[in-house]
Parts: sequence; structure tokens; C-alpha cells
Amino acid sequence: MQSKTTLNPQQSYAINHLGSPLLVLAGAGSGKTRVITHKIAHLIQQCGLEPRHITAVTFTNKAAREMKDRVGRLLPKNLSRNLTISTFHSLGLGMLRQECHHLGYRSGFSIYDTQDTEALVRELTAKDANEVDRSGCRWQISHWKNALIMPEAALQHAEDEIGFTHARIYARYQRQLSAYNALDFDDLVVQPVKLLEQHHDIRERWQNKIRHLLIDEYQDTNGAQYALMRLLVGVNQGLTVVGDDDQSVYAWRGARPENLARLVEDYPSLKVIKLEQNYRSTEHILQTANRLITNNSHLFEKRLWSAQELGERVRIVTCKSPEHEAERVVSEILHSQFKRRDDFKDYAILYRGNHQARPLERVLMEHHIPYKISGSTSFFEHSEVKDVLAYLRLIANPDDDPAFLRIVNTPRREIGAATLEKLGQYANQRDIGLFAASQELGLSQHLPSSARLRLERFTDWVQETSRKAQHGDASKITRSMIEEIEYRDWLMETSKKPEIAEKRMNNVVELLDWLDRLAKDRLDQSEGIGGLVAHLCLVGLLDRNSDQQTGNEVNLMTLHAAKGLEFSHVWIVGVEENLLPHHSSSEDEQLEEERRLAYVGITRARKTLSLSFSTSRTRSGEPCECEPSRFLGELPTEHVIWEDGATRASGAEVRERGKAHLANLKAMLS
DNA sequence: ACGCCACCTATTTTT
DNA sequence: TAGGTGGCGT
Repeated sequence: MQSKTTLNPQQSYAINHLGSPLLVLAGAGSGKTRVITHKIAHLIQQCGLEPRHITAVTFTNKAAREMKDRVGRLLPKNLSRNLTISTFHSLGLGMLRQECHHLGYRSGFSIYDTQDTEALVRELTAKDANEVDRSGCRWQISHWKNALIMPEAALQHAEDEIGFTHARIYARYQRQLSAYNALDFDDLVVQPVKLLEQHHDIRERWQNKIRHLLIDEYQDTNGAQYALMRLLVGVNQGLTVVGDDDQSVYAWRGARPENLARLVEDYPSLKVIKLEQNYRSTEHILQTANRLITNNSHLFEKRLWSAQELGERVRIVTCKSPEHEAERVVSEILHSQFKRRDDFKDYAILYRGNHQARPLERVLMEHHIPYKISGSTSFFEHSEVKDVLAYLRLIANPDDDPAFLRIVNTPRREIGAATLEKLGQYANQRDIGLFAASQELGLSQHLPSSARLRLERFTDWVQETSRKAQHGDASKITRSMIEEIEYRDWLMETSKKPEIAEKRMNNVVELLDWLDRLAKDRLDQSEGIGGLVAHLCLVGLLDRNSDQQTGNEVNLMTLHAAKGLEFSHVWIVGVEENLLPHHSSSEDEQLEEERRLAYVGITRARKTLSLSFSTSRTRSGEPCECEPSRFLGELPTEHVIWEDGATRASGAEVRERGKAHLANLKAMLS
């Protein structure tokens, strides 16, 4: 690891460079985050730039939070306070919150997550028979948005029947969203782009606010994000982007690594700096990575070097089956951990697809080894969390029909399908939202008076709560709201077991606690409940996981999820043809992305790296033979060593080690 | 409103 | 093979 205080010449150059846009090509483990954090500190302390004029953008909330922490440690507290360090999406949300009326949105707008947009597409295609590929359509819509292609353009350029259908759905989708006064995640970048393109004055205002923009993981930017970046960078050209084309593994979701090249064209005065010294891995590992990636075509040549010792050779292990592979890996980890006296958390097992975690998980469990699988279901997928958020959404945004429908009868209010059907028709005719429709007296003619009464009770209650929310403390009102609707009872009623109801209620309580903290943090910004909810939808509660990251557990995750992390000891399993590279990635470009994925995995390792593959596995139920990945053949023979999985650890030996470990555990407990 | 059966599909995932 | 979804029946 690089010492805390020193910077190498390239890093220093990147930090000190001012006056023209800067592209930092930062190889794996070359200290790119350090460059960004130090540059921020430098801009403030040496250049006298005010913190509020600096914005740094990352791709995940976690990365943003870590960067905030690190900058905070470099600066006196009062200086880091007004910095903006956030994701593109949060940045966009902030802009929209101030300027949404210029785009026809009303304040209190809702943010729709993936599930919400899925539901919307489902609704839009309900009558179109089941001949529409819904997930494909949603996928396509997102790609259009990421490429800044508006519905009209999509319609014009549709090439086939499917494209045409999807484009028509896209147009309706977008219309529906704006009727709901709602934005999807992609809109959080696309709409700010529209805003800045259309309004010179607003653009200048934002350019004046953001005097220096820094972007991390730049190779992951998509078309819309690139456009936003360009619009935000003003005449003073305060731009620093850091990225690595060899670690671009998100093209499949719209990332455009060619944005690196575009930068050279769009900013003639661009300065390019390469960070090539790796502080992470030993020589054998680094050279293995270097060799693999030379098989890709490159825009910028880059050669990582390390001042570290040679270390151990990279091992390639042949196994009979994924089960055998899992036993082998686990046994090796036990052995190594015992021998080196290090922690389970120093070990990571990486794989291409989530399903590969299964056999590993089973074996780890058998041996009572603590492990952590990253990428579990999000907190927000729990129905109780969605319910509460839907309440808050409706209170902030009466036009949010999906929220209305979700909660109108949850808990039960005896407002049934027939009533909602009539309500929907009425709303449709008059082109208003369901909530507005249910408040209109004219509706009485269409509904029996008992239904009318129940509906009225609900809407009156929502309106009253909404009124309270405008003045009072948002989290307190949410708490009393949960009481008023007797949500706990509803959970008791609908859950199979009381323990489950309790667990679900705990989730609700956790959400409320979060709302508390959030409201306290942002008291000065006088956000409405809508603002809080929007923020919550974006930032999520992911942070709560990192709080509990004290556990000493073996890490299991996909290669994608491993990007940006490092571990002393890394295993990559399933390094097979059709798996890595994945069978659907046969074209050159896709193959290169698969190779980068392998590269990312390899460069996560500090001290030891092992790659394994099976010679057979069951594929879609059918057993099949498999070949070692072509990438293995591309590795430098002098840095790797091939081993036969069967010879090193027999089943008996695995069990033996397992027993020893178990005895260890027992000894520790007593 | 719920549960069961049949069918379909099977990368990577953040916001 | 397994898990998820949609439709239908109680």
C-alpha cells in the first residue's frame, strides 16, 4: 500500500494541473481515489476555490460516501461541509428539485424505481396481448434514455416491428410518467440535460456554481451523463475525470467507454495523465493481468508496474465439477487462513454469475465458515417498505396514481375493484389523477353512496395528513400516520406467522429511523416530505450494510460487484469457456468486455490469486462438458502454475480440514 | 383474496 | 433443474 503522505510524480501532476480539462488514466490499484480526494483538497486549500463550487461525481452512493469520508480526513471539518460529492443521479435530483417547474414537473414529484417502471410497462401493455417482450421493452426504453433518444426520435428511427412497438410504448410511458408527476432513474440525468439545453440562464447559473467538476469511474459514463457533464463544464474548463478503459465492464447497461476518446476531441486543450504504478498486487499477479489485457485493442497504451516483490505464482486449478471446485476452494481457504493466521475477510471468491454462488455457499455452510454474499435483495423490495413509501409519495404528490392504487386498500378499506374501475374511468375522461377524481363531487353519480363514503374518508384523511406534513416534522407525521392506519395490525393479519409480521414491522421501524436521521440532517434545507422520499429512493439504505461490515467473513460476489475492491487472497471460479467469456458474448467487442471482466477480477488480488474451472457441470438441467476459458491460455506461462485439483486435496482431506476447523471453533467458544 | 399449477427461462446491476 | 410468473380456479 502506498504511504499515506507521499504522492508519486504522476499523481502530483494530476493534482496540481489546472487551467484545462484533465483526463487521468488510472490503472487498477494506482491510487485514483487518492488523486480525486487530494485534488479536491488542493483546489480548496491552495487554489482558494470555495467548497460549494466543487462537485465530485461517482457512480454509487457507497463510493460517494467513501470519498466524502476520505476528503473529510484531508480537510478541516468546516471546509468539507459545503462540498458536493454525489452520484450523477443525486446531482440531477438536486437540480430538478430547484428547477423542476421549468420542465413542467410540480414539486413533490415521485421517483420510480425499477419495479415501479416495470409495473408501468406492464400496465401499458396489458391489452397489447402478451406478445410484447416487457422486460426487453423496458430495457430498450432505458437504453434510449441513456443515449438521449427521445420518444419521437425512437419512433422515427425504428427499424423493425419490435422497435416500432417499443417506441410507441416508450412514448406512452413517458406521457404517463409526466401525468403522474413522476421521474424514473434515467430521467434524473436526462431531464437535467434537457433543462440545461433549453435554458441558457439556468445553464450559466449552474456552470457558475460548479467551477470544478470531478468524475470518478469515468469509463462508466453513458451518453446522457456525458451530455450533462459537457453542459455543466463552463468556460473556465474546470474538469477532472478519472477512469480506466481496461475496467469498463458496464457497456451492457449503456456505459460508453468511447467517451474517453470523445473527451480528446471535445476538449482540445485536454491534458492526459497516466497512473501506471500499481500499489496493490505482487509482480506475478500484475504481470498476469498485464498480459491478459494486451489481447484487447487499446486507445491509450498503458503498462502497469509494481515495486513489490514477485510473490506467489498465479495458480490455475482444474476441477471435476462445480461441487468439487467449491470443496477445493473452501479447503484451500481454510488451509491458507490457518497457515497465515489472517482473517476470513481477507479472502474473496469471485464468479461471473450469481448462480455460481450456490455450491460455494453450501460447502462454506457445511464447514461453518462465515461468509457474506453481496448482492442480496434490496431493502426496498420488501412490500411493507414499498407500502410506507407509497403513502409518503401520495402525500407529497397527489398525482401519483400507482402509489394511490397501492395503498388505497392497504390496509383494507373496502374499496374494491368495482369502485376503482369507475374511478379510473372518471379520471380518464377528465384527464385527472385518481386522487383528484375521488375528490370531485361529480363522481357521486357513478358510485353507490357507501363506496363513495369510504373513498371520501380515505381521501379526506390523505389530504389532512398532507396538510399536516406541510408544516410539521415529516418523520413525526409519518410515525403517527403508521399508527392511524393501524399498519402493525395489518401486518399481523397478512403475515403467516407473528415472527414474520414482527420482522416486517422492524423494517418499517428502520425506515422511520432513517427518515428521522435524514430529516435532521437536512433540516436547514426545508425539504418537504416528497424531497425526503425522493432522496431516500435514490440513496437507499445501503449504508446500513456498510455499517455492519465489521464481520470477519469470506466475501462472495460477482466480478462486477468486485470492481473497486481489493483482497489479499482472491479465487476466481468457473473460468470456463461459455461462462467467462459468457456464451452470449461472442462478438469481438463483447469478448473484450469479458476479458476486461477477468482483468478486473485478477487485479483485485494483493497477495495470492487462484483461478479455477470445472471440466463438467450441469447447464440448464442437462449435464455438459466444459473447456477451460480461452483467457487462461492467454496468461504468461512464467507467472502461472497449473495444478490438478484432485491431487492436492482429496475429499477425505477436505473433511479432515473441516473437522479441524470445527474443533478450532469449539475451542474458541469454550 | 389466495393458492396452485403450468409454463418459461436461465449474465452482469446501479440509480 | 429450479425458480419465478401468470392465469385460473376455489
